[in-house]
Amino acid sequence: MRTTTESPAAHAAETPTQTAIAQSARELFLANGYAATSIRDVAAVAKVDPALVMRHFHSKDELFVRVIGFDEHFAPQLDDPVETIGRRLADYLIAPKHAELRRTLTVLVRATDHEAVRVDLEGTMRHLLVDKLKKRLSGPDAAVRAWLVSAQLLGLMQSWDMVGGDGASASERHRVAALYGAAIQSLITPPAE
Amino acid sequence: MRTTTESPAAHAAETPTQTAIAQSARELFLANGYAATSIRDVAAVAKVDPALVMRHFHSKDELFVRVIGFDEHFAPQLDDPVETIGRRLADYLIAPKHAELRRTLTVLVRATDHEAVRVDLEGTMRHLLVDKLKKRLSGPDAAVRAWLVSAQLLGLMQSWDMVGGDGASASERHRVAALYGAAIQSLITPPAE
DNA sequence: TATCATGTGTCAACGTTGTTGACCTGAGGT
DNA sequence: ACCTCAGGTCAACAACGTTGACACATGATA
Repeated sequence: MRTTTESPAAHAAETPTQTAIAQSARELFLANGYAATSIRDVAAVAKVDPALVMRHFHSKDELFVRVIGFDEHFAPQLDDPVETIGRRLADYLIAPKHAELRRTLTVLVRATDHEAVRVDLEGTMRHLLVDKLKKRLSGPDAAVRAWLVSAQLLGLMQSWDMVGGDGASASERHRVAALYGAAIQSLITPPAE
Repeated sequence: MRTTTESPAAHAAETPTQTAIAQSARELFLANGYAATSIRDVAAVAKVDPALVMRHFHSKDELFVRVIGFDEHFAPQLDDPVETIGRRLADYLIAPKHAELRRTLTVLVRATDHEAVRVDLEGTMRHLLVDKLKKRLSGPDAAVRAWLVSAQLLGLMQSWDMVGGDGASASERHRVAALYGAAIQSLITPPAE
């Protein structure tokens, strides 16, 4: 999973062909998910031979992981007022303008049946969220608490459609953000023990 | 997904053949996950023709959903002291003795790329957890809060291995249960607003 | 200039997958 | 005796991820 660029699609493919494949792949994976997207589909959209997809990216897993990435979205939410990190994370993830990040995470989470995807998601969550969050936590069990925050976020993405999802009204979003934000915050600044 | 019996495997197949298929399928799905289990594998373990698996269960999705079920595990944890439901849910899910439920939920969550599985998991969570929990909640947004609790639980299962997982020590388990239990509880009895 | 290596692209095929339809039973009902 | 029908078998289908052999161009090396 890539973490340096921020453009949603291009993603550091070098030749135009690689770029075309990567764009088509990301498009189809985001729209239809991992299982419902075949390499032949990707090749067709990119107007390229299926075998060429394999030559550039080495397997479907690898293509997926290279193309479905998310970047430094979490970092700003981990900034200074530690007391509001939970709320800010929830707000960010729930905001309508971040639908693509939400979709990316959803697609990623749903593809975790494949080990390469699982490993990648784990690594990305670690160095984009957990490691950074850990440093901001005081009190005992900082590492575990940071991991549990990431569990909460993945759970929210996993269940997003069940809760009302992208069709929810602004006030519903607001309440979800407030509630889930508080639940996250309870791991970040645990009430007196 | 079945919800009436509690034996881990047999699962209300009527003929011995159906039982054998169901048992083999559950065994393999739990061990290897959805994608890595083929119908031919299941048929081989059950010593049966692959086409027969299709005749009895109608597709791989349906077989999976019928065989990877979990039952009334949550109900007792939703009992009376509302103030401790969060902790009890976390304790229950984390307990070593409930490794099979944990594995079931993990496998299920990881297979949600397939719509039939997603729909089934959603339905099961609703009528095993969300609907029952909702009734015990006072205050506003009971429905949303109940869904968010289920999101937290699924998130925990999704991330279980990242947190340390089944290899964690008793004291680590205890701390995870206390921390995540409190986070859940903050949705069940939200602190003064 | 001739040669060789390398990266890009093509094509046909492999083995496996989920799924289907035609067929064959054997038991029960009329 | 006949029909029905569920249980079970077999061979095949189309689609999938993946591979290997081949063709072509470019640029470096000799």
